[in-house]
Amino acid sequence: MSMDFAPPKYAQVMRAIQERIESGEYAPGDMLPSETQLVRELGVGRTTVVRALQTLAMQGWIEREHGRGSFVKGRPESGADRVRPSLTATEQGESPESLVEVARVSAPRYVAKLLGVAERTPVIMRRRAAREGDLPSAVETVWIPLEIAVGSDLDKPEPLRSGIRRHLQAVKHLRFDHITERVTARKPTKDEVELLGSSNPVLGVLSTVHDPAGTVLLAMSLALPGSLHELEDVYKVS
Amino acid sequence: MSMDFAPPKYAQVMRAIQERIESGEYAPGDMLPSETQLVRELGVGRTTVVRALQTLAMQGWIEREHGRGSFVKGRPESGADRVRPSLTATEQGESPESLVEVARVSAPRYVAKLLGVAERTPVIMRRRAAREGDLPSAVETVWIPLEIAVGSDLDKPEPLRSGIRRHLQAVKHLRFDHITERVTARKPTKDEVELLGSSNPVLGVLSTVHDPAGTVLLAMSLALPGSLHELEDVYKVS
DNA sequence: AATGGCCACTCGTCCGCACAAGTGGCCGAG
DNA sequence: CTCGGCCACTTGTGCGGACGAGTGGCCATT
Repeated sequence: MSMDFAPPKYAQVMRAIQERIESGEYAPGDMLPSETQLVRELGVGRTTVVRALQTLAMQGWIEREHGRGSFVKGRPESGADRVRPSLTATEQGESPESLVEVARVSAPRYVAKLLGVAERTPVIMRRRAAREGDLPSAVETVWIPLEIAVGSDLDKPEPLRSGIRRHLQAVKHLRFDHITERVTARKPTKDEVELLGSSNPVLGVLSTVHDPAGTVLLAMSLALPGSLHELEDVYKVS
Repeated sequence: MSMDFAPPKYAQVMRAIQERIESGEYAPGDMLPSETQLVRELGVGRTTVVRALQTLAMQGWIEREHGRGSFVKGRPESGADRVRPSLTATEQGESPESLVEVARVSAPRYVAKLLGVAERTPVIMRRRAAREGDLPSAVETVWIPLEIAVGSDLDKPEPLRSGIRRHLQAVKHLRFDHITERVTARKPTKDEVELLGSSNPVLGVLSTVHDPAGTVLLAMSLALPGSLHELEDVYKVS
């Protein structure tokens, strides 16, 4: 009784072609074998070959031209290699040295706006100074509504070794769904200058973390010194 | 002799289902009619229905569960609402007032690196000061390799009314495929201070524009005053 | 030499059919 | 009542065939 699963044939065909592209056997610009040739070569039906080719085209590996053939484009860029500073911040663990402050404060206007609550509503604030080697590399401030923080230890000055995301998932069963992020350039605040040891311009990132229903779970403010951080992004042009 | 084109049937099936989802006839969570029911109802083959449903699933409209059925998820979020400053810059037209300078210069190190040429290679530089109303809102500098610029009028100090992208497409048949972009925070250069009328921190955007083969067509450097610009982004969390 | 038609080749779409495999309810044996 | 098997339903995958339509080269006619 063998428990071996064979992936579907169309996926095998896709893999075969992807490997030939990555190995350089099929170079960008080359024409692929025609559908009927692949049918003969691989011993599958045309339906299967067509499905594989169309999926590859949708994923950006190849381009298909009616009446001419299918042509290699290369390994598609995922666009997922984009830097997402807010997500990183929620996943990084806190250490005793990096955790700067945990406090219950009344929400400043911009935080209240992000959280969708009234100004001066009490919230929990956690601030952390990330380090790269010896040097301070970023200041991350998280603001948590009381409803979310209650019973989660987030109001206690103990470092969260596993990061906020895992912590909220484990303790309160909250799932992160998406993050909205706004990046600008600004001067660091006085607090940030102290922690960073420099008053050079910073990338200011304001973000909110949402659950699947769209409810705001957290707000965040990051200060990333421009001399240390670059946000890279690759995108297709229509 | 009628010239009417009918879209392919699988696309018609997709449209029909999308409309029913948007009208609320099929609400999120609902089970769609089974494949065989849709076959009867719409008078097409199962192949067609399956292709439509699988494409809808790939686009995030529905979810399919083996042995259970297909279920409505709702209109998918595009994620394409992200701000792409470099793309905007290549599409914006130049006006006589905004165009600051066009010159043939030897490429500074960082530009040579972006373009993949030797330092001090001659290149064309075009600089533009974008305005929002009366106020200067950004400085955009484009660097064009001579091979690309030759015979394109890009080296002439005439404003490109239609933007660089359209111009290169029309005159030299060059197609933009993707853009890579690196954003950081920095102080504006002296030139930029003059044009912007302020020395507040700017978002510094360095980008390269590529054709489908990956060749670099242009390099760009943007200075976006932090007080005026925010780069917004929304992303899913795995 | 230029032109237009033919033809072989390509991909695009669609059909009907078949069988595998997952799910859940019904029902009879225990 | 409980459990296990059966069955009807679902989607997943695969085949072969058919016709349409776009492309480009060959070739005879002009």
